[in-house]
Amino acid sequence: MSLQIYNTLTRKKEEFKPVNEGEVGMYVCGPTVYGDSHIGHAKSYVSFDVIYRHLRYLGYPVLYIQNITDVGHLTDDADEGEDKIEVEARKRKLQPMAIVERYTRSYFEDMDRLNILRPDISPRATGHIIEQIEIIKSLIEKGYAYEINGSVYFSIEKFRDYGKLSGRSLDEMIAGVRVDSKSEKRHPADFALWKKAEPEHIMKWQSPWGEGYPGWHIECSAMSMKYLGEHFDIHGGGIENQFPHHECEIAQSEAATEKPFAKYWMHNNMVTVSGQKMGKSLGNFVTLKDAFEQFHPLIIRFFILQSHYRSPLDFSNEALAAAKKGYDRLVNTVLVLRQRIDLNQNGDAVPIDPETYKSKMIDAMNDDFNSPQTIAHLFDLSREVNQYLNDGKQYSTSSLQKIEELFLEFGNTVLGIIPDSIEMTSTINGAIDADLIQLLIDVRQEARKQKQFALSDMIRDRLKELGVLLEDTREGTNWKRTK
RNA sequence: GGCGCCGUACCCAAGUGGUAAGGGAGAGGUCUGCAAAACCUUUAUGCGGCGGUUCGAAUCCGCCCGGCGCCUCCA
Repeated sequence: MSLQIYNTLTRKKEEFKPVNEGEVGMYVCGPTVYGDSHIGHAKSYVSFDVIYRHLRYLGYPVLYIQNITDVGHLTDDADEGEDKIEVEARKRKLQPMAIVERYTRSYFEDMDRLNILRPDISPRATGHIIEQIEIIKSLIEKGYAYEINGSVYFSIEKFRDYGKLSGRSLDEMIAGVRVDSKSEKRHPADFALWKKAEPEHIMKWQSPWGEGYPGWHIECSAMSMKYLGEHFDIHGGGIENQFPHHECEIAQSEAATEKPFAKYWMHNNMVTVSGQKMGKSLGNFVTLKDAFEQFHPLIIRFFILQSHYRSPLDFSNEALAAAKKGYDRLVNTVLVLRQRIDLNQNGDAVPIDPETYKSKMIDAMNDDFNSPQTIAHLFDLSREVNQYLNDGKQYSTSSLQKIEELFLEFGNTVLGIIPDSIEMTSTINGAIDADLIQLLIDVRQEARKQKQFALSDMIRDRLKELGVLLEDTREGTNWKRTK
């Protein structure tokens, strides 16, 4: 089966056909860096990371752009609020760029721990003011935008297709928009491309309309088109940005270029916390740094990928604890497999056909990136492998290696959940540790031979307290880290 | 109020026309000095409810009930 992608624009799955043979362009709305990232960010960026990884796995050269919003995202989308970063800067008595720097670093830290591949380019909005101004100028020239008192607004009535992404009509928009008599907009649903800066405003730039700053939507049009061209493959983001953010992006981009903007629009669903939406005002935020205290980042990643990216995901400690057990089971199989490979035994090939699994997993991923289905196949594989590893027979090392490669191909390369090495899931490191543990295992083995079980159990118990779990098998004692 | 999504076992969660994946939890068993891990068996004649289309529906259509999202900041 060829790759099928659910396109929000058409509301159905479509076969993926790249705009250009040479390269796939993918743009995903990045974070506004005014606070620590939360589990909602994790779901979004893990989802698109897997999409990026799978496209690369299929052999597409992908150029992945994810912006950093460091200006223009207002606290109120009626274009009347303050800039989120300035608000935070004032609160902390820091310069806005210090806030931006701090939370950009924090963001990448968290994303790295989640084993998310860095985008190829992480452009900042403030670094692309000129590009944004150019688009706005062209929109004014073409009659799609108008200037009033140093601000520029996009006139949605001029753009016939406004509403095509979110399925809204202009009439609905008028009904839905907050009535504000003070507004200088011609139509209540018009949106700001450029805002005049008041004297006390810190982040501002010179423009043909005086000192000001860009609106939120325009940065994504400017940066996506700068790096990917006017018509490119995939534009992604959270479903809550479908309207108004992405709708506005389409309007301003297509009006400016007179070409279709992104070909496939992809939206990931939201995270709820114990059944409720996670929101600033609700105060039920779970930051990633907090979540990582309780659960290893890869478990959180696994938990996210156990549901589909377009499904909502409910975050709770119980659900995470259940995911951890399943995750451990999967990783345990790989650990045991590796330990068996290290023994370098001879024997028949393991009677598992990697190609059957491989094609099932590719099909699952090709079906709109169905990671839960792919994980289910990994569990099937895991159970079958465990059967053979437990049957007392010896199998050829090369056939075991083929199985390990299969685990890595999908568990690591595509899904990014299974680590390359044991150390990756551990907080303790170092070869000396491993050698010392092996020494204790050997001593304990000797004690067991002599039936000194009190001593052998003590070694096992004390090691467990230190975060090292021993498991006796026919082939000897295996160990793994639990902290 | 407008637009849209969802409702699958005790919990989480795939499946969108061909007779219900997977994980967790529970029960029984095998292995083991014990434990842990692993494996085996078992847990939905049924997919919110009621109608309809069809040889056939969890999947398509209609109505009803329940939950959620967007329309205000959000990934």
